[in-house]
Amino acid sequence: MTDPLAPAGPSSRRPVTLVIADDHPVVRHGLRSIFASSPDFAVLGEAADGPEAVALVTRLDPDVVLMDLRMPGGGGVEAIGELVRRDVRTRVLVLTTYDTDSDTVAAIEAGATGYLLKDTPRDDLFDATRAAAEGRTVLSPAITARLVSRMRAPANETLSARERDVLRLVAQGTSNREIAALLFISEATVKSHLTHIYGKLNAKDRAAAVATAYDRGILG
Amino acid sequence: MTDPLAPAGPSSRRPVTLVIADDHPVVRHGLRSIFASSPDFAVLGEAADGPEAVALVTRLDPDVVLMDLRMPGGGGVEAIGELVRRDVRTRVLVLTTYDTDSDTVAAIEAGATGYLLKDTPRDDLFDATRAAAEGRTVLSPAITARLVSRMRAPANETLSARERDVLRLVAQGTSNREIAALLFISEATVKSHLTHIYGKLNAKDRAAAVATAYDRGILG
DNA sequence: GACGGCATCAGCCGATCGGCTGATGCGGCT
DNA sequence: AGCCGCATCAGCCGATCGGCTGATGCCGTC
Repeated sequence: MTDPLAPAGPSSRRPVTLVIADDHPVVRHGLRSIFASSPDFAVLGEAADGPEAVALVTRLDPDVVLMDLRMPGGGGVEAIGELVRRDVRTRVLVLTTYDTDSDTVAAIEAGATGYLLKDTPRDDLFDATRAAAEGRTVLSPAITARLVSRMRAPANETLSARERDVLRLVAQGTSNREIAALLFISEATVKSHLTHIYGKLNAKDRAAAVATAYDRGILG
Repeated sequence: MTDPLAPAGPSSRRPVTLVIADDHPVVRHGLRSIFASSPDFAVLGEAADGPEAVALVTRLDPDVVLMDLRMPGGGGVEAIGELVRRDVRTRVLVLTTYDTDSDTVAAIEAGATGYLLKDTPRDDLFDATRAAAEGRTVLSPAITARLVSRMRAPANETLSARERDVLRLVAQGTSNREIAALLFISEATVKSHLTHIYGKLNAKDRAAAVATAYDRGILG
């Protein structure tokens, strides 16, 4: 994993330019000071939310933007999508505390080049950032493991929008009949959706479905 | 508790000494560099988990330990309890990303002097740390608001250990009869526990109970 | 144009749930 | 001694759920 003899040309190449996007001042300071300790990187700027990050990246044109996923006022996923839409050359490296399935999948699908957890050690962070700058995909070991196990277990299907609607109401204690009324469909349809949800989430009943939905980040 | 030799005052000349306990290297760096920017503070050391934090605090005797709650290998709450048991004079200032009810309450009950979220701005962090060093309780505005609203709403009762046992099984899709068998009690007792759970969590059925339990940090 | 996923609906039936009205024993607090 | 929370148990009953089988229309893909 950590190769001290890795051919990392410190002064040979131009430093990797960065923008940091995180709503936590503590984390921004931490990342800045970590990258300041190496001549291979140059932090061009910091943003505290999604829109700010998009504006900054567009203006500064960094090699990589380190982006937190959960930020107030337009989350990270929307920002990633916007950057992709603008077709910037900057690579997005998601760096977050959370590792729920929905976050991970959403970020990768939106176009992130990598996904790291904040407990990543300094050197691994350097490696990953360099890799991201070159367009290589990097994932935290924990994330990789879960995605792989996810692929292996077909129990990992995605809920449709309608199924999520139903599940959200179920989590509020709404009965099938009430759900039917609220969604303007018949009770039979609600039951049908629920049967599909149980199958997809591998849950035995509505309580278990709600629980695994929370575990996977679908709810809450 | 009090150092007889310290000319303690609201703005004493001696810097406030700190130990940082967080499993995220990024956060440790961030806090260190933030506090390094002010002459009012001196960071004595860093720990990456609970036991390490306890050892370091015992050895270095800082004024304040900034502690993350969720750490591998012995979480922050246990560490706080251990520090209190050892009767150290060091104040514990919890600094975490999460603000679930159970975390907050557990930390305060364990003996934390303050509870801040990591999105706290630099200056507020300084103020809070100084306050904690003097033994004053400090809470993030968001935390305070929730605790207050919690007090006002009597809907905030605590589940008993047995009730949590039942609820945990319910979240796994276990039927009442199965729960009874697993816990060596009768089905009637399970139903009784559930009725109490519904009342305490203000939930209509088991699905809603599981959902609010997740929301309040009782599960997951 | 066939295929598959999604959303919609129907009826039947046994299993399960949740509400109701109780009761007992234990332990802690006042 | 009295009160209260907790855990334990009982029976009854209507409401709800979940499984099963099967059907239709829409839409996007191959």
